[in-house]
Amino acid sequence: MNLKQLSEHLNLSQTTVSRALNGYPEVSESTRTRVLKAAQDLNYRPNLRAKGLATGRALAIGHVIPVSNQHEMVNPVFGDFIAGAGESYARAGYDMMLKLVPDRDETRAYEDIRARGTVDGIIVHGPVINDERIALLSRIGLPFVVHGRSTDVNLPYSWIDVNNRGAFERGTQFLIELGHKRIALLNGLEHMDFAFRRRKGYETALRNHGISIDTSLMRSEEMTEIYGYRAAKEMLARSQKPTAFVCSSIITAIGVRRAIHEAGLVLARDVSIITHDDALSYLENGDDVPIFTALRSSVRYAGSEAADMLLSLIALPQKGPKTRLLEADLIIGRSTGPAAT
Amino acid sequence: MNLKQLSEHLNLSQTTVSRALNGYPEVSESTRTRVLKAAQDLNYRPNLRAKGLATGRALAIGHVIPVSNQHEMVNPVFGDFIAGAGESYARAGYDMMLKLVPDRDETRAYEDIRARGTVDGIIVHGPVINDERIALLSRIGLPFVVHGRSTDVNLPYSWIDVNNRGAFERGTQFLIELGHKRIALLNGLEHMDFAFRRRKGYETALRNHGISIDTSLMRSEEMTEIYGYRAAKEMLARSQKPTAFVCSSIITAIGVRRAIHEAGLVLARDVSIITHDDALSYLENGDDVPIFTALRSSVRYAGSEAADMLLSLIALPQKGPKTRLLEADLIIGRSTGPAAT
DNA sequence: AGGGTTTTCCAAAGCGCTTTTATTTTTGCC
DNA sequence: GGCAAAAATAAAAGCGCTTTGGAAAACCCT
Repeated sequence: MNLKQLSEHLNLSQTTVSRALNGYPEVSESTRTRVLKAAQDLNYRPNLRAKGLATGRALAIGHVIPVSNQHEMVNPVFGDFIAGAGESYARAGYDMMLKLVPDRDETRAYEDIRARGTVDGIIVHGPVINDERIALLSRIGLPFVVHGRSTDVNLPYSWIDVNNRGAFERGTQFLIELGHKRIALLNGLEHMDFAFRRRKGYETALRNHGISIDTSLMRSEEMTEIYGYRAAKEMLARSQKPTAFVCSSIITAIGVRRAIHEAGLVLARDVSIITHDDALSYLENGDDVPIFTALRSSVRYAGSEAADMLLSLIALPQKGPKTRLLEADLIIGRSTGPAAT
Repeated sequence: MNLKQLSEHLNLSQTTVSRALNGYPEVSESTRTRVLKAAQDLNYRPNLRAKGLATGRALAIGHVIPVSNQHEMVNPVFGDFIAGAGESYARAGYDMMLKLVPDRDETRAYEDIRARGTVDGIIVHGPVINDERIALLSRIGLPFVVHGRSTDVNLPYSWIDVNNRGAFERGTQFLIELGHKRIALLNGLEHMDFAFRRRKGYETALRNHGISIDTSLMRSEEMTEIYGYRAAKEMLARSQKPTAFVCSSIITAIGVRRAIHEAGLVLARDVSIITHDDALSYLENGDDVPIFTALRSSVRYAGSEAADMLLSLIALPQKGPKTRLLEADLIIGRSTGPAAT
């Protein structure tokens, strides 16, 4: 069932039917209801490809996931972000396109996306420091919203981000106020902008309290469980072991917890953990009492907001760029306590 | 830069240029190279919408994720599956569309997808027992591959699945052979087909060894950490506590481990855990020595294979339906030991 | 050289929709 | 009742590509 058939069935022109369907005013109410009813009854749905070709809009948003060759990891945060964004798209009648792009031919990939015309805008994931994609996208004129920010990029662009620096400063300070002095940081990969900012926050808190920065207590890796485990195991074997860990992800924190147990130590009493918590649906941080003291910020919410932002940007480009800084909540759980003396 | 402009630039007709670009034989080698070179130089890329409209193919695959209203969870497995599939699509020049569909209006959604014409086929996620989507999709004639199977559906259809039943039978038997008798099952939601099959496998093993099935040791919930923790905590508080747990997910297993620690018990010595392991990139099950004894099956590989299967099905529909049963590997880790006497 | 093939290229139609422009019908007013 | 204006509908062009049905050019025989 296509427009032509529908219009023949109704004894109307395609024009009139199209207008009736799309809510244009130059069609009488009586025919409009008649058309709507027929469309409903005959189960008519416009072909989006044709519609897109005619209107120049694709009614789809692209999500570009950089896939680095060294790090095959799929960011676990991704599923929840997409879920949030998906809700927004569904409401707006937009489709979501996913594109995994090996980071070596990113430039090509974005130009490709632009030329293929399958999306009206894109969400940029995983920005790094001085991310060149931002300049590229501005240049080729494809609307976009960055999930995160990019330090050292001075162009104006739209983004939504958590206050990573503030959160980690606050979390570290929380530990310091509990009397901790040797505080380890198990960060994500620090060429990633979020991780870079988290380190800055951590360092700021230490500096503010006159604690010297000890690089032997700092790690930067992909945020897996095994990473947390190994790093903590190694650090806890030292004579001058850290009394607290700041983790970039609950998954890493779980690894740290494993190492703590294995070393015969007790969480919160002997060693504290504070972690960032993306509020992932399958990794709920406890129930009433959180397992981990955490800096919580729902990545699902961020996804939904990012999508809404992009959609409004596409509708009214002149209103951009837009930015939005979300604050993480510090929630006290059972993984922190006063520093062991 | 579109076809028309390119052809004018080359002083050729659109026909010839199109044919040269798409590898049709009725064009001389010399003009072909000339066209290819110009396309390259001028950075020409065909508009996919137009191409799709003309050919009737969308060059895109849809992934439909059912979003139940009660369970807001995003399956953590999803990211890795998508990553695997994405690789296959990238190779074939296909795009990937994601669609989150609330399960109440699924029928509508699939018809919609069909009519909108934005995809050439779909991957069905999260099949339940007697999944009605299979009949629906067969009826509307949209090529599809199910990730998993659906018990009680008798139509022929294409699927790729892990031998869940076999895996859980084997895992349970492994525990029995270690002397365990009170073996708990922390399963996923059992209206989901995979979970149903896992229970069958578990029950078969018990039955084969004359162990009676104790429903008080069986749970069926969404596979979160907190679920594993709560269930294990409750069961370990009994006088007749289980000596081993069979878990449907590493995440749940982590929750069980937490409960074991908290109860002052020692993993593998006092209580054993065996778990299914989807080989998620961010939840690696240890390194040389696996943390958990597990039934491992890479969901990423499944994603890639599912995508390839669907693509070949689209190319040659008469070759279908295809099916593929993957076997899970039993890997021995540090979470199992002989039953405490 | 001339007729038949084969090769190479092209004009035009068509994919299903929107939108511009044109035409017909209805309405409002004196 | 008649005319202009407004409302309703229609015809046709266009979005960027593929593909059908020819036509022109090149090639191959005898």
